[in-house]
Amino acid sequence: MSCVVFNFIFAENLYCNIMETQKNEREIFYPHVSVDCVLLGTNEDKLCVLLVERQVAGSNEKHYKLPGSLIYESEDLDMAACRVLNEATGLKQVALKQFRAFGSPARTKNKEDVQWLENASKMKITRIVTVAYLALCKFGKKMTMGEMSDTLIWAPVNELPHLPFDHKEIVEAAGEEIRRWVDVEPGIVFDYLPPKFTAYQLRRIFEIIYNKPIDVRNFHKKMMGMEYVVQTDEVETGVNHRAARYYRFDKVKYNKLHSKFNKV
Amino acid sequence: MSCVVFNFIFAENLYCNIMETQKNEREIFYPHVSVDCVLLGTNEDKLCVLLVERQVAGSNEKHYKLPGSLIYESEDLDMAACRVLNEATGLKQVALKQFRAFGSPARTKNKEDVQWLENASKMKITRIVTVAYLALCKFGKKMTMGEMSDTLIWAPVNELPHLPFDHKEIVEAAGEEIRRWVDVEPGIVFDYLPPKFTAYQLRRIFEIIYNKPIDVRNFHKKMMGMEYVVQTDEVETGVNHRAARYYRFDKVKYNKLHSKFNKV
DNA sequence: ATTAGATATTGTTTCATTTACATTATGTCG
DNA sequence: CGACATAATGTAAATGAAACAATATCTAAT
Repeated sequence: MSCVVFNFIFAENLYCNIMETQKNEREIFYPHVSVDCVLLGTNEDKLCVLLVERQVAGSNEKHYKLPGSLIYESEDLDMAACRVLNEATGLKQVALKQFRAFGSPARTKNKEDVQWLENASKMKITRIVTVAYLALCKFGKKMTMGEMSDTLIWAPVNELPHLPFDHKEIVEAAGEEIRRWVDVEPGIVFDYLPPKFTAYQLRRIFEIIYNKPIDVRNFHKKMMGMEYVVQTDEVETGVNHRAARYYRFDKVKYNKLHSKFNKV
Repeated sequence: MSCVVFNFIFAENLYCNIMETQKNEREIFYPHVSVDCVLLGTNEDKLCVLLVERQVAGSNEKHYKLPGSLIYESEDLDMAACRVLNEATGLKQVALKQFRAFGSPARTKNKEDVQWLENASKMKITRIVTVAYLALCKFGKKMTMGEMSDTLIWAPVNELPHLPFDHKEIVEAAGEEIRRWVDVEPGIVFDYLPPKFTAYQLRRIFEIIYNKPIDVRNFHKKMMGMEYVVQTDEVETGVNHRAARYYRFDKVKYNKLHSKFNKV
């Protein structure tokens, strides 16, 4: 089911660059370290990412970026990512996973981006190494605006507005990462669904994440094989056709099955 | 075949800590950023990691650590990892892959470790965020000692000596990561083998990486299915039993097949 | 020359998983 | 009650994974 590409490099490719590095460039410096969160959600037919509005001096267009922040002295990377997400959205219970560090010096090559960040942070910025996190939540979940009170939008990952730094690359990497994540931890998809959901809804989530159609009957069989997806007695109401049955996610069962599976 | 656990967290678990953070601790600071390389190799029956000796003042025991370095201003993370590996071992052609950032403030909680690093780097160290890389090479490959001229040892990953910081945790994470990597990029295992190898050798590599026995006949079938593993006319010599056939890895064929596979 | 010893090589069956594919069921609405 | 909209469901074929043992080829010892 998964068909992914890992990123790897051969030292040889970079060897020339290393040799060309001047000794005097080999000085220790103090980069900033930040975390950025790619919060993914699914609307009816697209994978979307949550972006926060940023104010750009002298521009009345809207500008957006990933929620992110420099890390604080007392927090580790995971905590920083949780904080960022909480400050931006008010959300607390969000599945969150570190997936890659981005640290190219070229990240700060765009002067506008750097200027904006220096204004926002009141600091001289030369270079930032950022650790990217992937997070999932139900699309359109009511956000109780965190302390940042930024304006939020959901943007389809395939139709991103202009983003600063390498945020676009980060979102793309996240789009690949989520498939790997779902492969090993399928339970996370239920973060995208309400407590009661139909087979159709669950199938759509998989279709959107894997970006390909899934056969209805085969999917139904597979779903029936998931012991942690349990039937309820309720059905859809207010639809002008046969009502679909509601199912729910049994987290306890899932954790039992899954911890067993993982430990074998 | 793969049976792995991804690391993820729920923000809720950390929320209390966030709330307890004092405002005055929320100050920006300047952590150092380093890369550490976990270079894995296989001897006859164990997965081993390359460690470099480090001098600890006032101790005549031998101390080891992962090859690593603070990053330089002009290099990105990948380049830094290549440089570290090259300086430590002289190797150039090594498959290398970033796999996780480690950034807990607790990394520098051990005073001895910090003191050693401050002596070695001539800098005041408060906190280091490190980006860990996984690399593969043939065990015992002749290392033309890089500029560091450190003394190197191969240590079985299950029998590590004491290591500074969280290097032990990093090695353990690398041990899991390599299986994921091999799952999607099986070609990397040939970095562990000489140009001509027997079916037995190839099978042993997989057994060691996955840490479980593999059926001889099933493996042979699977190997025959790998078009990029091609028979040669040569056989083992100097053995007192039926000589095994030598095979070789056809990298060109592999790349063709694999890029096709990945793009579908 | 024959045999014992060592490891290499190879095929079949079973089982589980994946894929492809179309009809019947149940509700609303006019 | 007929049109229509979507829900629910089973079967057969193909593919992939796992279990399992006998024969082949070489060396060395007699």
